[in-house]
Amino acid sequence: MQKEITIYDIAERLGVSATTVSRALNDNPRINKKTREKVHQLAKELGYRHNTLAANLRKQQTKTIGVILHEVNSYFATSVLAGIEKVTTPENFDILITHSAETAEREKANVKNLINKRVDGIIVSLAMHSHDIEHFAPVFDREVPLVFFDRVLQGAECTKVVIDNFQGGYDATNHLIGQGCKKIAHITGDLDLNVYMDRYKGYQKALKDHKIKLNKELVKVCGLNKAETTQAVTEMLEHQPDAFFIPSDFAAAVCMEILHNKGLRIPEDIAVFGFNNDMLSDLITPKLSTIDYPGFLMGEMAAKTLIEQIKLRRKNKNVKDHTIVIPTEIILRESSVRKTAKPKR
Amino acid sequence: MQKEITIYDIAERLGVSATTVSRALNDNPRINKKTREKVHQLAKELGYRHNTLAANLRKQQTKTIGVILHEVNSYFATSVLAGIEKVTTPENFDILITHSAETAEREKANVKNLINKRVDGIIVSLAMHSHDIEHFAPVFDREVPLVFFDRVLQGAECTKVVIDNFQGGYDATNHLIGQGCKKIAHITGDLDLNVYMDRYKGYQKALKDHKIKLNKELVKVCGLNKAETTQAVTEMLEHQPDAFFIPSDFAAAVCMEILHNKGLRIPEDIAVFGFNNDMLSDLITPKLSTIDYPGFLMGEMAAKTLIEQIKLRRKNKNVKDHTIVIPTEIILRESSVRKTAKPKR
DNA sequence: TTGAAAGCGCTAACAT
DNA sequence: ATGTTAGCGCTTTCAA
Repeated sequence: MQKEITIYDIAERLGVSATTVSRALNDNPRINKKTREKVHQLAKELGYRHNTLAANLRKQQTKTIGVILHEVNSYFATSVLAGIEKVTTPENFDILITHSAETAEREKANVKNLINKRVDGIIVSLAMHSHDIEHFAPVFDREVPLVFFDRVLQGAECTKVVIDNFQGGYDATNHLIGQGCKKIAHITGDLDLNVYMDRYKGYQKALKDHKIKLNKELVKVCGLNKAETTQAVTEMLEHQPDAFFIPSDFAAAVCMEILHNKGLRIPEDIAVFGFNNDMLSDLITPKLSTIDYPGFLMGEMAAKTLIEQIKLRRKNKNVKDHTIVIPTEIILRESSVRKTAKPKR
Repeated sequence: MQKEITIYDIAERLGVSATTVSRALNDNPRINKKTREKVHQLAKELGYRHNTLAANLRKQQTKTIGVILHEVNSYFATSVLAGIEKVTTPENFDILITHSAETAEREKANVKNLINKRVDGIIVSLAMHSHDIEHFAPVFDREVPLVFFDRVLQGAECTKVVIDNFQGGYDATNHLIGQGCKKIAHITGDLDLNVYMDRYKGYQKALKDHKIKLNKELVKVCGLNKAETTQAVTEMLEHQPDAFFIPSDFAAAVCMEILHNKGLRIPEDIAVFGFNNDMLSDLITPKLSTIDYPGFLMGEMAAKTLIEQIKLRRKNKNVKDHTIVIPTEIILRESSVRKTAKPKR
């Protein structure tokens, strides 16, 4: 390959200094318009490319935001990313995406990597098996702005963007009870995670409000993947529940398939309620009732908050931690609505 | 924030040179084991972080691969990313993900950005509306290794990783004909894209092999989103097709919903065939027949090929372009298999 | 409006 | 086994 063109090459040919070229290229108003145009012109001719690396080193900022996701393989993840991008793009921030595959180990490596790359800020959703945030110490020490979203550590003092998981769990359960369900099975994920714990608490509160006693046999924690869900649902059926509240649309869909195969009617025999409002919840038959999880909005809020903090920090102003709670919305569809008057179809 | 620790700080405290520190940190064998340990020790104590920026500037390589996706909001996209990551992570490459939202304009901006960032190589899937690769000129000029995957430009001389879309289209159509279908509607995407064009060609070939005349009224191009698909399907129903071959699982699912609402039975009245083997194809009712699109494998192959090229280039060896074709697999499920006819295959 | 000089933090060729 | 020196390409004081 030919050598890369630098501002010095341009400076030399034009008989000006590199400083002038740099300024002209950055459209600094202190540079004569004519000079500026000449520089731009020649740069284009020579195929000059700005070296972001060198500029960043010098400026001590990268205009890059690191994102650590616990998993990328979901509609939710891509929605969040899209939301983040919506606010970062106009602000000229790049995003460096890493994922921790649900392990604390990879999460730690990602933190280190992002710090080494000198990202200006970090947005993170904790891995399933990340039970403390000690490995974020390098971030706190350096006062690199940090925003947690979705999967956060309860109690930790830091900026967070979450949805109201408690309310979501409450609404779902409350609705099922309203449909006449009394034995509502709850198959959920790791309760160390705020998202599942809060939904579980909402489930409990709704039961309590309706004077239904919590039956621990109807609650089962599993990985919510296909295999584990299948097993959990199969086991649970022995207790003859009249509803499943499974706070993951994918797992709820898996559940529905099993019920189909057993010849059980949804929602007449058993009602099913999911969580997330994933694309698939609207495509399966019957359509799945769920709680809308506004990933795009979360991404947007997280990025917005982070960029604010980055700007404050540049001015050496203090950043105060706060928590942003995004409201959820209950989406009622066929899988849980028992038409008292007319049986469906 | 406190000032960042540099190798000079460590060097000073230890009474050695920065070079020694740099070497020690990189585990260069030329450094005395004791010195090395002392350096590592102090680095840890002081909270030293390697400055990747400075190192990259100096080394003239970034160990970063740029990825340009036409869209990130799909199971396919995340599979590809996962595949790419599987090979880049052990090789210590980072990935910088950008997306073009299907516009040539953003694609162009992304190319520029990645070049400015001095990525070592680029993996790209063309945007829907990118009809030439002129904007990749800066990449070619610099001989930055480049691998196209999935959405590629027919004819262009460059390394590509694609699946056998023609065969997929052929197999799907052939199967439908085998099920007794004679009026197979084909609702597809922009035919300027190799993926849709090749599937269409496969469709045509299968018809021809079975002496069925191509009826252009049964072929309709649209954006394959919910709204456009709904309209296309509704219009198409006026021609009374006995099958839909819609090379996108999502669009096929939308189609199925419409058929449901019209009271048409699948596959008895109308068979439906998708493409991609997305997660949802296995969850909807009836389950959707489709062509498996091995995104993970594509990502893996693309990254592998790219890294090979990057390594060759470092040695100033020549890189020769080639095309890797990944075989597809037909997945037969309920939406297309008529039990009365003949058992599958 | 322009330029000279310094330096961001690191690595590598060339000494010793 | 370790050090000296130079330089990657850019921006930013400070001076003219």
